[in-house]
Amino acid sequence: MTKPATRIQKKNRTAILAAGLEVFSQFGFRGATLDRIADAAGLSKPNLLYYFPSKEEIHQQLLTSLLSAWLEPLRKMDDAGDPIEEILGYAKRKLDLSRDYPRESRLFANEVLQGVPHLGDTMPALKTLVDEKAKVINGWAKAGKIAAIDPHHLMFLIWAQTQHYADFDAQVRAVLGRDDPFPEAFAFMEHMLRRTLAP
Amino acid sequence: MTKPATRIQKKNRTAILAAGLEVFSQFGFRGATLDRIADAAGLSKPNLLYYFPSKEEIHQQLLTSLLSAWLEPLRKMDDAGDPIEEILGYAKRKLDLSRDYPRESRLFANEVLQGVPHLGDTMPALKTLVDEKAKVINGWAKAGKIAAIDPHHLMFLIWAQTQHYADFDAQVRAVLGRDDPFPEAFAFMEHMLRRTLAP
DNA sequence: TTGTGTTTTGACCAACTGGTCAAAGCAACG
DNA sequence: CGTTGCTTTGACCAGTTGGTCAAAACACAA
Repeated sequence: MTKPATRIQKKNRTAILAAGLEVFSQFGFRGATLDRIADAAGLSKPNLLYYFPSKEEIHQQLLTSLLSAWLEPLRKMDDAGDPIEEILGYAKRKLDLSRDYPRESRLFANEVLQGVPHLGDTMPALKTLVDEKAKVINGWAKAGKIAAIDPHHLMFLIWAQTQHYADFDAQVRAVLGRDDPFPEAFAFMEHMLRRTLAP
Repeated sequence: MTKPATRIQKKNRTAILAAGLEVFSQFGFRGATLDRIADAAGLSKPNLLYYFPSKEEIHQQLLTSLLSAWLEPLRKMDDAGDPIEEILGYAKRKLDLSRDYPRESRLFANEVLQGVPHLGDTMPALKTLVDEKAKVINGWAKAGKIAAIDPHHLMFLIWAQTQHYADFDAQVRAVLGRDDPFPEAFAFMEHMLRRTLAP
């Protein structure tokens, strides 16, 4: 009833979202222009606005579809598994995301940097999930399976370190030369987390 | 000869820089407008342009004066001191900066997120300093005073974790509730670093 | 071929952008 | 008082912005 969705519609919608991701992640919401997005999508501006009613709508759709993918690795953390391996697995999956979807990471970083103006209402859901997982980690700590650490700050540590490689890519590359930093990043993160978490 | 610098000039210049810091750090370079900066500085737009020749000049001045302050803590790291305490001291000074100058941190984050378009020529100097300090850390590792770790990735870890509390402040606050995260952040970081660095 | 619904576009708009300029305001000293 | 030099501003400008609209182009089935 509300979804005919022809072949050409699908093609153009995904092209627009891809272009929007490229431009928004590089310039932020205010810095991105419809002209640039339309250009990157290979469409005229009026044609772009035929598929999406406004700039904000493109941005919003990108953010929401991002967010669920972004939280998946955390959801997958299993309270029945081995604590240290579970946390390490989560961190590795997060670093995978930074390596494979750096633009998504930067889109999110832009949004948070500017004070979450477009997904303020999604933050409570994030808090709920994080609090739930924090409880699991707290349980592991109290059972003596990992060190007694603040689970929220552990989460921040993992977020910060993994996203750094995507968000500050320009700086990382400038400091390292031309190398792909990820193989060493994985090894370093494992060393750091194993030691931090050891009971 | 080139610096009369009356009282009123100083006052207005600093007011403009303060306003620019506020606006640029929140919206990024493209997202910031002269009207908004002028408004925040309590001046008219032409008056603002009487003190600075362009938007870019304000931004550039903020960035360069930021950068030197930003690198000071790293410069202070003393290769003659106790290795673990030196690294920990550096990390703490960096976290101090995030707590006391969050807007500066976000200004820098915006710039790096967008690919360092305005301080690309400053990156080699950064690399030089970092490489020099990396050599010191490598020396400590080879002498068995700290664990054998990649010094560059250690640097990234410290940068990521400390700046996270300023740059992702909105997210941190949303997840934690209303708390000031810094006291616990210091304790957590110390735990993590001591364990990561232990020989 | 025609008819119908989808897709694309050129022309246009009001609001905003960074920036200019001449003229006015102002302080202060002689 | 008048003059000199610093400071402030209203009016203005060309280019860009997000967005509209009517008309044209197109796809495709009958």
